[in-house]
Amino acid sequence: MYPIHLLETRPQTTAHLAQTMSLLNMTSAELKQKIEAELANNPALELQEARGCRTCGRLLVDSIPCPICSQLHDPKALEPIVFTSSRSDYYQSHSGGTTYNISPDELPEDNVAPELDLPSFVLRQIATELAEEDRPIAAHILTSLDEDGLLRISPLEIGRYHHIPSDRVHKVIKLIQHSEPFGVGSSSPQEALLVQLEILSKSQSLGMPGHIERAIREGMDLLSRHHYTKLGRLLDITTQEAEEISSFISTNLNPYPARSHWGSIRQGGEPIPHVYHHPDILISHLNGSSDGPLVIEILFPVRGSLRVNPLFRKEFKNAPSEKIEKWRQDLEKANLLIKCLRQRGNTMRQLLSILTQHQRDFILHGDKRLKPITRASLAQILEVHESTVSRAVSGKTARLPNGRIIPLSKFFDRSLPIRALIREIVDNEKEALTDSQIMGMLGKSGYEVARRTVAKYRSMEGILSARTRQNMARA
DNA sequence: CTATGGCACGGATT
DNA sequence: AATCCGTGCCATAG
Repeated sequence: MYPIHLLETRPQTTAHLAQTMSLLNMTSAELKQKIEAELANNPALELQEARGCRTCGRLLVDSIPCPICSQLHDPKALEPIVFTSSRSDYYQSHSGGTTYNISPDELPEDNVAPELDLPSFVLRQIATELAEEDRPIAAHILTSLDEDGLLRISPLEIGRYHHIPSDRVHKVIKLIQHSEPFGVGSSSPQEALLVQLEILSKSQSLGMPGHIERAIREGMDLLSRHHYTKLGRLLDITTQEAEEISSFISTNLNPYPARSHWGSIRQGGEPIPHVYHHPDILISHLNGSSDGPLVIEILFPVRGSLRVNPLFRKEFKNAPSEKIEKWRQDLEKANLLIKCLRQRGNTMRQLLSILTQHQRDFILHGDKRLKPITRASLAQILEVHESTVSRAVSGKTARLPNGRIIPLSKFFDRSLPIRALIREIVDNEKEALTDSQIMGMLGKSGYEVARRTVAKYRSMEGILSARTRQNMARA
């Protein structure tokens, strides 16, 4: 078990508290901005170089066994990675503080491993298939991805830079496109969709609307503008078929690979457009086995590990007297930030460790298996104030092993399993059931809820009333 | 007359 | 202190 509190026992200053709280509140995207800003105007802060593991592509600072690839990551054996853009790293070095004493054999049931970002996430997947000499190319491509996970520069350019033919670049791109998030590294949303479609058609024989590939190839602009009638005419299919294609795409594919989808949220039957964005936490299976331990990765938005610049510390000793006060402040601020960041990481780790153990069934088997829990009770288990849990949860999102991105607050939604059950009941009903009848069935499954509540959940799920369902069935 | 949705209240949760 | 959520009551659509 991780220690609940840091070794630190001396009283915390108010500044410390204030900063810890605000950092905890931030999503990794916000954190990224914050850190970059601090880095830019505080000379005492430094970003330590990150290195990558040959086997799994992870970027490491400390020499510890990697919970993902089970290799011992010896820094000397690692190659420096040539990333130029500042993204994130894996292991914050906890100099003098906590280290992770996990050997591969004794991984805890649900193990929390820290931070990773898109480039390293992809690199890790392709590492084994990637030829040694192609590594710089992959690194080049991955660091050139834009916010959406698309590659906006041409392969030719990359080829010219590395003095290699562009079809070798294409080979690497193809490899990247076929790793998760699928389609990453494509040159356009269109290409991304095509790649995903291809992957999907291989893995599932699930019913796909016809002409979908042609729709993407030929009618991309109509598709994105929702002109279904025109699209239908172009492809010589009915408007309804065109709409089916569109809905299939929005539920199963993602034109911007780096922003995975939340799934469509519906309220009162009104479909709200999809919201895409980056998750803050990744939950995945260890070695891909679906009943093994879960690995939780907390994204840290900056590559490398943050530390006080040793040179700055040295120079500080003979600082010119007019600068000394300023420098002292910088140094203090840097130390504070690092300490607070570490604490944020600790809190998140502890929280997620408990939370994922508790909600393991939900993570693996979906909404129906969610075990209701409140933030308050979690706070009690962790022995922290409830507002701490609140801050840690608010605004954050997690990517589940099945690829879905959900807000962390969903873990606390006590209505979720009931709603899932209602959906199931309605899906399997022979005749349209009224809310009261559904209420009765829920009661038999152990959920005592009022009739009015059933109505509310039903509309949250976007299910029409019994009457309307009946009429729909007739028509 | 029945099933459903709107509004609002009060207790729980954050 | 502010917000969320389940529920009861009542009007109304079917």
